[in-house]
Amino acid sequence: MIKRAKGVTISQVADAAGVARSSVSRAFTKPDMLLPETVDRIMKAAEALGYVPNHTARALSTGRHGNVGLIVPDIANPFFPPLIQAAQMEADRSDFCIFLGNTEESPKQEDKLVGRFAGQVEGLVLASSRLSDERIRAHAAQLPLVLINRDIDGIPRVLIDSGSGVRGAVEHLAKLGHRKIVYVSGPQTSWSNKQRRNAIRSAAASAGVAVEIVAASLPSYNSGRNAVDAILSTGATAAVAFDDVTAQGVLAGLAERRVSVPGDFSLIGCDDVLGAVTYPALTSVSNRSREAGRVAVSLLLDLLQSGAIRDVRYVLETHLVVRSTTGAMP
Amino acid sequence: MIKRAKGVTISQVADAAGVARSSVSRAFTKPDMLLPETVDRIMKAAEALGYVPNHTARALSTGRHGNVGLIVPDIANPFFPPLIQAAQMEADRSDFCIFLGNTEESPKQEDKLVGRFAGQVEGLVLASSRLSDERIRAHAAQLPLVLINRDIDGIPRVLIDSGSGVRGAVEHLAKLGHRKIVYVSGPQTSWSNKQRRNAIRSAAASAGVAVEIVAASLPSYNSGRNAVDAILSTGATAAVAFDDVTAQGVLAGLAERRVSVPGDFSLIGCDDVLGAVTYPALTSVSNRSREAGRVAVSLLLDLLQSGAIRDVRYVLETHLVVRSTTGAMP
DNA sequence: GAGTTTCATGCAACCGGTTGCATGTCAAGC
DNA sequence: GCTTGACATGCAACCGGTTGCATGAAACTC
Repeated sequence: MIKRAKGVTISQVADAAGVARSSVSRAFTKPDMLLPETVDRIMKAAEALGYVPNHTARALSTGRHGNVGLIVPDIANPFFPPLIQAAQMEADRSDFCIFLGNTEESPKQEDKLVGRFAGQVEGLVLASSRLSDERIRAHAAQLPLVLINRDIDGIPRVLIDSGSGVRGAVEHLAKLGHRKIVYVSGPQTSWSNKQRRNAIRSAAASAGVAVEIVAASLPSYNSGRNAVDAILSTGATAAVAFDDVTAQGVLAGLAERRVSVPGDFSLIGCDDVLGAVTYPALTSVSNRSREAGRVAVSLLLDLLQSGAIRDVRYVLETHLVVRSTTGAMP
Repeated sequence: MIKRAKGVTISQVADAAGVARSSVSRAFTKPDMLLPETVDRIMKAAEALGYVPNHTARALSTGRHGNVGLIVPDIANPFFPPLIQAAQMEADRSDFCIFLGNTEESPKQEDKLVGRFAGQVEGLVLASSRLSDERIRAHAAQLPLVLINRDIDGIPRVLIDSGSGVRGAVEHLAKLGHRKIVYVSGPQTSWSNKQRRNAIRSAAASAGVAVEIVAASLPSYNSGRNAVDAILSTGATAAVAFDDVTAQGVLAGLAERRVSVPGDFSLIGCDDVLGAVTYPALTSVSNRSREAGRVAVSLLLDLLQSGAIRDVRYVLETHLVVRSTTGAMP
């Protein structure tokens, strides 16, 4: 059984230093209002007693608790950890703490979390929110909000434009001589999936390349692997997958069928979350989720400081990262 | 520019309902102390005004803020997201929120985070802490602490015993006829690495299998890949790697050298974080990080409720998950 | 019908800080 | 030498809840 140190309060420090409570408070928050020697005396007393300002009490009187919330649909999705990490580092720079929420892809859970967080954070970042526009607007009326990968007028947002990178991917394949490619699609309801599919179609049209869509409902290794027969039966010589995990599944499926990559077939992923850890190393579209996290938090903190809400729409372009799964048409 | 709803306070609700502030408070916290019709009237008034209890104020007077902290060394390490997710779900069940901290593997950062969190959480879970025993003990004196994968007497802890699974791995290899194996080691300072190395040595000794250690200082894809020459030069026919990521690197290195797996060489990972996404699917030792997260939080909440600190040592056994990277000795 | 119990509600202190304003001191200004 | 101003510090109200105790009315007892 370990004893717990009970809280030392500002009053005890004040008594010990022979000053008023307000002076102790000022010694910590506005030291230049006091004589240096007074500050010194207070600090010594505080040190001796092991005083630590009570965050909660401070928050109550100032209304600022130095926390921001970050809500993501699925921490286990490799897209998010870098985003979270970057958000945290950015928050840290301004001495803010991050409340993390995981919604399990459920709008209901997301709503609940927003409500729960609302009281204890100064602002919120919603990454890839699964909520309806109305719910998001409603929440935005309650507290400062910044969105990632969600495009709602009037609410500050950071968007990762995978379109630019996907266009690069198509052009890259066209240059290598491919005349027919497949897009292995992701979830029908996903904003990113729509964005990518449209970008592929338009880029392919201008490059004179034929496109066929093969659906892999869920973005997972298995659905990629299962899609391989459908992909090969189109007669295409290259594919772009909705994300890296799907691409990895396709890669495995191709290997099982002794289709050599990039010799017989070229493959490109999206999000670049696997780094170079597939074999062969996967050519992919960069995702910039790290920057999205950083920018979103920085935007939010700006917002909190200025008090005003500007209608910011911050777009992050992506590009193709060429590795070893793309080659000339066989 | 969006208008923000300014806080509705308990006093406003009290006025509206024609009762005292204390009654409003009780209507929300101890409704059976009041007449049902009074509660009703108060609730209606609260609803009409859009009153939401102020979490901070409540925390100040009760000393309970309903938050627990979780600190991990690296969110991006696939070992942790499931742990975090499970911790969050468990906290959620008791209406607690999780503060997430990421230390970037730095003890200094970890110390800082603990300090920052201390004021706003009721307790803390430290997963794979990089702090010294002394620092951990010091923090434990300040607030309730539960450790994951750190074995310190007197502090409640949840340990994942990879030893059991690793022993299973060695026995599996022995049964397949392998007479000499390699352990591709992880960070020298890691508790898990020590545990795994020792388990391999003792299991190999009892199975009559020779072991050689090849160091891969960092647990990463690249260090695994770079270790392949050293592994092959030992003449061993199988290897166990410190973790799955390292194993994945080894797998890639073997593929580059045209060593067929499992035909010519057998490989086993640890932590089972890659699921079956390598090709061939990786045989690995289960990790149970999800359970560790759940149990740690549940332990912490128990602790908070009971007030007493028991010296709990919760050990999670692991086992071998056989997939396709292990086969009979060539 | 007076005395006692029960119980819903109100009063006021408290949690631990912050902050506008008042006060007191001391030095500069005339 | 008295006024004025600058400035360090104290006083007390406030942030928005919670809670022990007091109060008073209704219900029950004899």
